[in-house]
Amino acid sequence: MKNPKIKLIYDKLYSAFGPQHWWPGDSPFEVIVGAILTQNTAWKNVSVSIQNLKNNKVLTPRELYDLPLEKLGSLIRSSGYYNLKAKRLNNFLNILFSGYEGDLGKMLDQEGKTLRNVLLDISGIGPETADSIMLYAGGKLSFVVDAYTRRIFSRHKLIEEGLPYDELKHFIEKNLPGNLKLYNEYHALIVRTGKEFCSNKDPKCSLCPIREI
DNA sequence: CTCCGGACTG
DNA sequence: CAGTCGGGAG
Repeated sequence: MKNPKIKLIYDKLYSAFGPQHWWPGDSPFEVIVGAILTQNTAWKNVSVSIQNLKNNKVLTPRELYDLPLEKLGSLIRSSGYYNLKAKRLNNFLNILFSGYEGDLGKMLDQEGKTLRNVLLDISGIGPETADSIMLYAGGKLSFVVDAYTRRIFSRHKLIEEGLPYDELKHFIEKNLPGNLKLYNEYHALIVRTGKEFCSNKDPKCSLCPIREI
C-alpha cells in the first residue's frame, strides 16, 4: 500500500525547480571528498576547498593519502571542522588502500548493502554521508535522508519528527519507484526546498511549491 | 548573532 | 541525552 503523496511531492518540486544537476563534481572521488566536507557545512565553502585540492593537484586517492594531515587541513580550512574532516578523509583512504588497493571502482562495485556497511564502519561516515556516496558516487539505489527531509515530511504530517534515519529512509523508498534518476533529483530538490522555503526559523509556506499537499 | 547538503564522544 | 568540531556568509 503506497502513499501517493511521496511521489506527488516529487512531481510538484520537479515541475517548480527542474533538474538540479547533482552531485556537482568531475569524478566519483571528488563526490566522496565533497560528501565528507559538506557535513553540517554550506556547499559554497566546500567548493572552495575542492578547488584548493585541485589547484594543488591532490584530488586523487593516492595524492590525498600521501598528504600530511596538517597540510590537508590547511587546504580544506574553508569547510570548517578542518582538523576533524582531515582525519575523516584519511579514515576513508585507509580503508580504500587497505581493503581495495586504492581502487575506488573496486570498492564501489560491491553489492549495495555490503558497500553501505563498509562505509558506515568508517569513523566519520554516518548514514547521510554513506547514502550520498552510494547514490552520487556509486550509482546505487539508496535514498539520501537529511535534516531537510525530516523537517519537510514531518511538517506535512507524513512522518513523526523523531523517526530514526533508517526508518525514514525505508518509508520513502517503499513509497517510490526504484529509479536512480528519481532518487538523485528528489534529494537535491528537497535540499533546495529546505533552503528556500522550509527553513527552521521563518518558513515561507505560503510560497512553497508543495503548500497544497 | 545564527545557520550550514552531520557525526562522534562522554 | 548534551557537548564538540569551525570557517564563511547573511
